[in-house]
Amino acid sequence: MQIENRIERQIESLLEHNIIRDRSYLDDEQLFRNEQFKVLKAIFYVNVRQKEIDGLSAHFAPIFRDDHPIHLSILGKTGTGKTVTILYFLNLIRNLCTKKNIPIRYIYLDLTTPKPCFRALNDLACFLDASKRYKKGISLDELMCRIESKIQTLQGYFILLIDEIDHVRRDMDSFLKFLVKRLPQRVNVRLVLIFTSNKLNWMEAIDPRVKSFLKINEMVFNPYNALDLKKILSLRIEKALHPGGIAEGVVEKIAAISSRTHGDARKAVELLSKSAQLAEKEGKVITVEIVDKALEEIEQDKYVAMIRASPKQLQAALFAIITGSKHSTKVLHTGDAYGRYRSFCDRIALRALTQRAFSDLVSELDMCGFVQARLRSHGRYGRTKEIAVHLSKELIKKLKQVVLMEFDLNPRWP
DNA sequence: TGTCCACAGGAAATACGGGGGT
DNA sequence: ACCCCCGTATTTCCTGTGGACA
Repeated sequence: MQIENRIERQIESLLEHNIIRDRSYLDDEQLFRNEQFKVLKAIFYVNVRQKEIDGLSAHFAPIFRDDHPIHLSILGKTGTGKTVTILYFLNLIRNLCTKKNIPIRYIYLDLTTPKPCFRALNDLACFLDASKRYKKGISLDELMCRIESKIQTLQGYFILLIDEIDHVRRDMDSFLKFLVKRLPQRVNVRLVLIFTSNKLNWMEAIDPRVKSFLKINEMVFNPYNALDLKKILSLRIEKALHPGGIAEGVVEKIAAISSRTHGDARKAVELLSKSAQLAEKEGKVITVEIVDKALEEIEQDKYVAMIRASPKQLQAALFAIITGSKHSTKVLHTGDAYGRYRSFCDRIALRALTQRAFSDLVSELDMCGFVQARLRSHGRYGRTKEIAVHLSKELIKKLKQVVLMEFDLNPRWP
């Protein structure tokens, strides 16, 4: 009875302090492309990315003069809106062309997750309706021929947007060779390739013979500044939150933090989202203090996510180190750490690696920022790494739980 | 000054596993 | 179905090293 009352009251208070109106506007993944375009339109309307849009217009203007634009390479860090801007723009162009009766078709080839040449071409073929999805059994050449003959049936302009081109593993050269050299020679459509990458120098790695063939225009998307981010965030807030759910100066703060550290719009929205969640849980409006807390929590989540995604061995190594350095409050030497690691491995029936391999694990943990390992000599008493953990108490606790869960253990171990 | 500790970390060998070719 | 090849993970082997101590 009491419990029921309490739950009821809690739900009421949550509803009363409801801050989020539509969560999907805080999470890009959940937004339909149509909605995304609407949001974007609003963003471009307030002159964010104006320069880039102008650049794109200039690049594609030849289409309307019955001319052939050269290829385009778009560079810029993650979260600078490369993909979304260009997609929006292509959509516009297509509508415009339809109005003017210019045949045009564009395809978005998403390589966000790395794949080999075969997969990438297979994806392309699928979009073109030229072939089924194969895992193997069909030669690259066959695949290329099918794509060619399909494209052969098209008229006018064919725009191929390849997102994150540098994610083509292994045989990027044959992939590019096909697109840049072979394809244009064998089809009638005017092919325009658009590459996206966050590596400024991705072109340096490609075969010079292909490269010399590749007439390309480069375009750089710079990270957003605080002003742009503020505009972007304001639009999201308008859609996603109830009015009055956010305190004075919070938008400015999020924009300032984000522009200073990365200029990534996605991360800025993420910070906003986390703040809103926290505020709702505490039944308050979003304040600058809550933003700070959200920032910290996002930071912690990164560590947790990273260790979750890591191999078991690394998890075990981390566990051995964080439990080891805790009660002695001091640094841990490699030998001791390795001993702890071994006994932990025994306990969880994991095959323990050699000390040599363990040492590499420690280096990896160091690089990821879980621990600090510095080489120190104790003279006669040997040379060893001193491993220290500089993570907050809560985070250590969280990480321990995560690792133990990964190993299916109950959270009790000395 | 030489010794020697307790490892670091490079190189090569080996094990493993999956995908492609036939 | 089978084999081969290649990339990656791990082991084995090895040489190198800063400085306290005698």
